[in-house]
Amino acid sequence: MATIEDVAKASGVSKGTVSNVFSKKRPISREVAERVMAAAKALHYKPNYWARSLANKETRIIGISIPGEKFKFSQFHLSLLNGVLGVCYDHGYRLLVNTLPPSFLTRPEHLATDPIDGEILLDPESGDARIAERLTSDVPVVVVGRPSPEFENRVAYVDNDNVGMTLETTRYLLGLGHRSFLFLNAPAHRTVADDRARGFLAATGEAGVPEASRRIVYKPDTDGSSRDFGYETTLRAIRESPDITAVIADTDTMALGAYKAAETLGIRIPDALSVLAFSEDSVFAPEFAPPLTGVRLHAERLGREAALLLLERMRHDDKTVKRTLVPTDMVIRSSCAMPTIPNGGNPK
Amino acid sequence: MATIEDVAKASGVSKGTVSNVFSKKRPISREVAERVMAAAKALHYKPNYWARSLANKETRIIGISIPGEKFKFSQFHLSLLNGVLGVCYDHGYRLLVNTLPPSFLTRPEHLATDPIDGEILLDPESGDARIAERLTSDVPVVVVGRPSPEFENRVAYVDNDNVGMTLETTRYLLGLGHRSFLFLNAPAHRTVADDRARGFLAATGEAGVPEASRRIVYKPDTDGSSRDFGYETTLRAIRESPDITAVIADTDTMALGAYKAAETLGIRIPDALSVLAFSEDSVFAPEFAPPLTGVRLHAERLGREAALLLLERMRHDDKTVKRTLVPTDMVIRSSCAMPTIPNGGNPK
DNA sequence: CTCCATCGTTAAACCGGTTTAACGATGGCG
DNA sequence: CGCCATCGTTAAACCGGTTTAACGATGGAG
Repeated sequence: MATIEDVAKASGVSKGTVSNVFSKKRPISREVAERVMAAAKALHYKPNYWARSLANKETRIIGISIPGEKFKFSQFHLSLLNGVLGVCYDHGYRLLVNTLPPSFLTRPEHLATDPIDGEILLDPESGDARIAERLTSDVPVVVVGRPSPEFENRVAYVDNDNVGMTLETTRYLLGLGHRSFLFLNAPAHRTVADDRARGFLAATGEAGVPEASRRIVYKPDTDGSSRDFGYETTLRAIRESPDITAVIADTDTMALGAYKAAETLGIRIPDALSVLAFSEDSVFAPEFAPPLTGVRLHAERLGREAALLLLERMRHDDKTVKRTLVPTDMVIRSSCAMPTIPNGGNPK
Repeated sequence: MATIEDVAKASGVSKGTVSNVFSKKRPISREVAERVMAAAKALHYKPNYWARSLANKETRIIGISIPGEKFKFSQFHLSLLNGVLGVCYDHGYRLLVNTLPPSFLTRPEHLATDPIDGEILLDPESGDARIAERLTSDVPVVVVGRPSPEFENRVAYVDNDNVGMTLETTRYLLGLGHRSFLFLNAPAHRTVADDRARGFLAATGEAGVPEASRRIVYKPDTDGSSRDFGYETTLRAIRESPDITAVIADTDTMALGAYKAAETLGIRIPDALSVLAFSEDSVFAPEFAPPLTGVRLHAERLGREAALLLLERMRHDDKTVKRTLVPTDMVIRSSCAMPTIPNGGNPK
């Protein structure tokens, strides 16, 4: 590949002049500019991205990071990614998906600064090492989801109001008369699981639901499918505690598992069991039989807001700690109804 | 951020020595190495990615490109991406999602080489400008999907056997007795749409299906949802030609639209209308009512194979033009049956 | 006619690493 | 004891751009 030096020689000017023809940072006479452009075209010259980044101390790349080894993107991440990509597109940034094992990155021969101008961190966990590490470097960062308390006031983030959302949906189920719940939650160490558990416990607590009827099961980390987790957990729980009348699931895929479990057990939804899911952004939730009641989290908008917030921080080198809350929408379809035993918890 | 120079001074050695301590490319005495590492730790030193890339002429980043403006990832792309990411993870590469408007990239001040060691090109179109451009540069490239004829023997690619797959599925429908079809195909300029049309036309042709009963509608580029396209096209087509007994859809989402159209029209599936879909990788196809018959394309494996092929080319700077075909699996559920009018085409 | 400001251009320094060529010290061998 | 190979280390060149400071040419003002 031709270098700037080649172009300079070919057009009889200095490197600096060629550089300015391309960057347009200082005026160059029309005549010279045309000569340089012609030479560049003839040599198939393109400025070298890394040389430019090195000199400019800017890469025009933003990173996105997901915790865990061998992580796979879910439907939720997909929508989020689309939101981020839209903003990248509009502002001329590229997106670097950063999923390398820490074991790789900390080996001396691979240790390096990240080749990015800013970074979006997904799915924060309690005491998330990534956040701690980013705080010591000076790469602007935005987290999607609530960082754990030690970081919450030190890093910008975008989130849903998970506590409020869970309060609302649980109250809805309580209002229908449910008193015995199974909550299929996200993995335990994720802060979002905390928030939702808190909302759930607050709502059931204020309604006087006994401890034993507020069952929370956290999805294990092992990357088994959400569907299977939903199926097996629901099956086991209802066999153990037939008084359960409502299942709250983290995602629609998990809810699908609950549906299947109900089918296996010969329990009808919503007559004998109500099911409700968060994170229903797919086109399929309305197609469940019966159509699934759930909450729209607006993943794409979360992604968009996160990207915009990040760009803002990158531009102004703004140390203000900002937070954006994206509203959620409950969508009532037909998977929840009054339980057949209104004061469940005392079957028979 | 501390530089290599700072570390060199702090530990009383030269830059070159520090470099070698980190890269391990030449031996350094244990004693010196430890002194350097200690100084590096104290200064929070990390090698600068851009500077290293510039000197090494290697970035350890691979790119992935999708054509079109403001493109959004589909479920299929998600699985594919997961396949690519898995390989990246194993081999220590990062993934750069490269979706910038050509209008942006060709402006002189943004013109630059891509910051990548190799690239995966998705969804090739006929006469795809991206491929033409990559062939003149020397970045190794692998295409996912068949490149159009002028490039087919000049660039490596990974694909399903779309012609064969469509032949097989169409013959299956013909075997059930269908003689009047609606094929909801991918957008017209994509080569995959070509291949599938070819398979469909070959199968229906050899069965003597008349021209008028081999309807192919291509999804428009405008990013309307697949579901809506499936719904509206099926509705319109069946109203115009009530003799249609089978709908072949490009994706399960499109098939869902066809289901909805059937519902609107009061037509039962599969009794009066058979529906079949390619690209069913979601967990939802089995949940359709009735469960959807379709073809598994193994998007994740396509991604994995593409990434592996790319890495191989990058390593050996191999100019051999290789091709990998990933087999497809037809999954028969219950959305296809013998048509009620076995010799459709002459209703009434 | 001289002086000074402005404009376009250039040579050289710089960004932060890697690599090459040379060099001094060490040790084995004849 | 002298010779040579080996090893660890260094100074300097290099990767390919951008930026700074200086400089010559031009033109308008005094």
